[in-house]
Amino acid sequence: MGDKDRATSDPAAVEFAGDTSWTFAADGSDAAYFFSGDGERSVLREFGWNLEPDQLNRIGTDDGLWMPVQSSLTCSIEPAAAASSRSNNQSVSSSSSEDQPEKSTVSDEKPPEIPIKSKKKGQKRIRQPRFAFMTKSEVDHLEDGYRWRKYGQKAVKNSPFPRSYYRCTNSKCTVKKRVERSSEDPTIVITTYEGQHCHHTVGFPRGGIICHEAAAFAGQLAPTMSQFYYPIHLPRETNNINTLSSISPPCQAQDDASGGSNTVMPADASSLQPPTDEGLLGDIVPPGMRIR
DNA sequence: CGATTTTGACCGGCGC
DNA sequence: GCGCCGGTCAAAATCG
Repeated sequence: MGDKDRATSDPAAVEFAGDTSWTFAADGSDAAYFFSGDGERSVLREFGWNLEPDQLNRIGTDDGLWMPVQSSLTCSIEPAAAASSRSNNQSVSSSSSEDQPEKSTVSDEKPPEIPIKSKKKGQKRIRQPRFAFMTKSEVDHLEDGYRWRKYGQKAVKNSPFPRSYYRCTNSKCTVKKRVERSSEDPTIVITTYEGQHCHHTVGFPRGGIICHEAAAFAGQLAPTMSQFYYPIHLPRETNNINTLSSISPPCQAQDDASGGSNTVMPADASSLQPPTDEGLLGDIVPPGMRIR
């Protein structure tokens, strides 16, 4: 029952360990970023994420305190086009069936404004851009300012830890996220966001700053990513962490060797445009999000 | 009592 | 074509 998740809601102490290295990996393994040390900030700035070193190493807690952490956080991003063009590679998230058919006839009363939802037979669904963060944390669920409802949990192959599926409780919002623990390093929580929120965060006063940073990140990183991210290819069974640890240094727009062209984001490019209004912000939350 | 979680079943994509 | 696996649904259970 809710006990398990509720347990994670405790404002438990958030412990981060490790260095300050950051990893950007395309969710799905088509591309990834990997940077650390001095370079990280410049790269982050490149993505419109102007965090000072101080900020990079802080994380909020429920008690309202900002506690310094030795963060070892990883972000992954998968532009929509890349996501939709990928067929069988995976990293942070997996699956060949990332296509979430969200059966057209069911539950979500959302009109098919969004291509994803209106997938029809024989029509390849275009997936929303996804952003994945690896966070070294003891708790699974990271508070990001939005309310989420769990709609599924699955055992992950080759991993003792299950993967949980959440969707935003806002009926008009189609954003989903997956939360799982790394099988190799149980202290690492992998959170993958998919889609963009179409509403404000719900009560998250103290996290405002971080939220906006996240917003900037969400809005600007994605499109920028198209020019920078580089692909890595992994066997289907490849473990997420392996994926992230095996990525190479950043390079300029490189096409997906599997035939896709990650750098081109046709139909979905629009969805990656930076929000023009704060209300649309907060697509994702950067590493620094609060632990619920 | 409404909201949320749990959990088994189902569906669809992909590899063999 | 078949089996595997990820993702989602939906009824039941649980919580506040």
